[in-house]
Amino acid sequence: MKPATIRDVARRADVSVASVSRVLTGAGPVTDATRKRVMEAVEALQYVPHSGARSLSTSKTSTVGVILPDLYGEYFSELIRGMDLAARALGYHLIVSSSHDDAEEASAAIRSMRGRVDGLIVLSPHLGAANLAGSLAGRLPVLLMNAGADAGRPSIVVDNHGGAVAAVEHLIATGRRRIAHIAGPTGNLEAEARLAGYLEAMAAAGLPTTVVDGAFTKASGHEAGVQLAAMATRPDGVFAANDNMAIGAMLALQEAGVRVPEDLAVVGFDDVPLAGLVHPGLTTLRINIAEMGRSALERLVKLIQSAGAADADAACEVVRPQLVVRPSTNPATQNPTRASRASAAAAVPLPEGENP
Amino acid sequence: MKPATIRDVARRADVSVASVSRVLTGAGPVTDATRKRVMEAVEALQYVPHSGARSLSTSKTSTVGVILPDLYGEYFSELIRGMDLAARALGYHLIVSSSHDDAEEASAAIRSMRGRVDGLIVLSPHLGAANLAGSLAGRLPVLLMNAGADAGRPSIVVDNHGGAVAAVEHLIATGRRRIAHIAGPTGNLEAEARLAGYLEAMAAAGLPTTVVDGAFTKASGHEAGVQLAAMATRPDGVFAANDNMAIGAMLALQEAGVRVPEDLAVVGFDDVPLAGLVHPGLTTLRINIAEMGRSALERLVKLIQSAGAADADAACEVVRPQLVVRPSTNPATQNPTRASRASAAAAVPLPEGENP
DNA sequence: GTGTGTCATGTAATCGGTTACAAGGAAACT
DNA sequence: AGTTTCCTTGTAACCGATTACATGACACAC
Repeated sequence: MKPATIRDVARRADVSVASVSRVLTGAGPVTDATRKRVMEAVEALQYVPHSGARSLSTSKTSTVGVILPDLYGEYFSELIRGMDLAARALGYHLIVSSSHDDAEEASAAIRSMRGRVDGLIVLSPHLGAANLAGSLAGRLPVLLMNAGADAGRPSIVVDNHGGAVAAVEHLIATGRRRIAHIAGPTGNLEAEARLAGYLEAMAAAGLPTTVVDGAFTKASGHEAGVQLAAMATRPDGVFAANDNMAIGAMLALQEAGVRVPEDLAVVGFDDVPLAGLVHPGLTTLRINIAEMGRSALERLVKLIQSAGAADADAACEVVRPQLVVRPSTNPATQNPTRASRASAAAAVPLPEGENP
Repeated sequence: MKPATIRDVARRADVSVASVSRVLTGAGPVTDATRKRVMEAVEALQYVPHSGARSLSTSKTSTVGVILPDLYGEYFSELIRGMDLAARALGYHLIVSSSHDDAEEASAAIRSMRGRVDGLIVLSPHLGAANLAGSLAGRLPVLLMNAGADAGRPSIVVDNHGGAVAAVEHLIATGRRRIAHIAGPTGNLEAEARLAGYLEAMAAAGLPTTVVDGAFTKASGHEAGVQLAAMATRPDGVFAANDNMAIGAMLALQEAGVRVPEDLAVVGFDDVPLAGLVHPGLTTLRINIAEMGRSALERLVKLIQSAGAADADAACEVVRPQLVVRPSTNPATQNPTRASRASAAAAVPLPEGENP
């Protein structure tokens, strides 16, 4: 028993398919009598329009694709959440496709989106992917995220450089001088911008630099923390290129008997929900991730709706991270009392739902 | 400049559309000469097949829809990750649609999937949604998750009852007697099953019960923790209906000066990544969430591919959670040394990617 | 030379909608 | 009554692919 088509409905209501379509889409004039007959037939046959077919004739899918390198962790889950929220509100659907680390795979994924989506959001933290998106998507509107300052294409990027400078300046302001950096993976544009910001800010302050390699994972942060703890002249401040590594490093340091923040202050980047919950709470540069996702989707939809109109919204929106100070750098709250801890929690409300 | 269609390619290669289709799909016989000509035309025109059109004629979309109540937090993000992984491997795409708390909205979401997907995975923690899925999806294969033991439909459910019993028995085994329960939201089938398991296990042991209300959020757990700490005869053990609440409660208890696990042991449910990182590490019932997502998707695809064939895989697969003991209930590791904390971390490897 | 089998190719129907255009009917006007 | 106008409805083309079936060419056997 196959699902009913618009022709079945037309036959049953004894009208033409055009009339059924008009009733269902709300476009075009119909008398109340026919409308009623059509609705009854729809009801009786449990008819639901076939969106695939509709897409084909209107060349609109009301769907956007999201191409991600990966889907692990809170960063991307928050991002998707924000996008999904905006998508619902605008009547769009979301196709997610992740785990595209290498360019070849990402290219295939983009290609397979043709005819399935009206536009794409591409997160490409690696070099070259930006070009990819442009060349492969045909005439699909594409919004780039985290792709470095790729001029000439609509994009949203985080001010990684500025954030890193702010992190270092904060550490200096709290009296730290021997400040190390735990870097992200090479080739990742965001990691490189954060490193550059660190180097620049240190140079500006006339301080010597120390860089330890990392890979954006908690494990790599832990490893870096072990190295830092074992150094002859141990740093008294660390700026990690993301929260995950900062948290990993903090654990390693504490295991080695180094007190945070008394002996060594730690700053992360991103403000993932976890950052406010670890002990001590992590000072970090907050990006409102969900909000960024929402904004990205809304912008893409705007691009889609104004497609063709070359009023060229090729702007590169810059999101400026905001410094959130928590006990990991603030000796004033080094032994968090009940009050201070509670207030820290209150200051950083976590998005939460009724998950089991 | 519109993207090229199969007819453009055919014209340019001076063959029929049928031949182009045969070359591109790999089906049907073609000489090397025509294949070459077609490929050249494809290359020259940058042709990419329109998957929407292809779907219409083959009535296959290679896409599955996932209907979620919400997208917050690690539980669902892990679930989606598992599904996405499996989907890629099987050549499927994933449409996610979340935030459907009320039945009406969920029903609309399911309806809008017609013609867009080949099958659906529906997570319906609330009563009635199960029926919904059945009645609304037309003849789409549907896989239910967490919908209670809804016989007669393919589904995957967690053995919440059994897990709850295990949690209580573990607390009893470690010498606790005054064991309270922080319940999940009423109406949520999973929460109710966990509550029932708690009540039953306590009754079996001849112990009195205490139930505090919660809502599966960290905040509600915190509130419950405050209540517990203030009780005249304070419990010496707590089983929370999920990790989020357990963590919230643990924070509240510590703020009130109650030592965990010495004064009071805490057990959660789910084993979200965070559970192994809080202090003290949280004993919990582990569900391999990503794995469950993967398995769900694979099963749905199997359903799709064998559609029609009424060999009726209407089985209800049961996932049994596994007790993971961490310091929150184990006084032996109450002051975690470096070694013990490191081993705890090692025992619970976290999935991690290169997120910024 | 004719018959037959094989195999590559082309033609046209089809999937399930939307919509331009034509046509029909009733109301309103002269 | 005849004509104009407006409004509803129907017919059929179209979106971009797949594919059943028909066709034509060629080789081989008789």
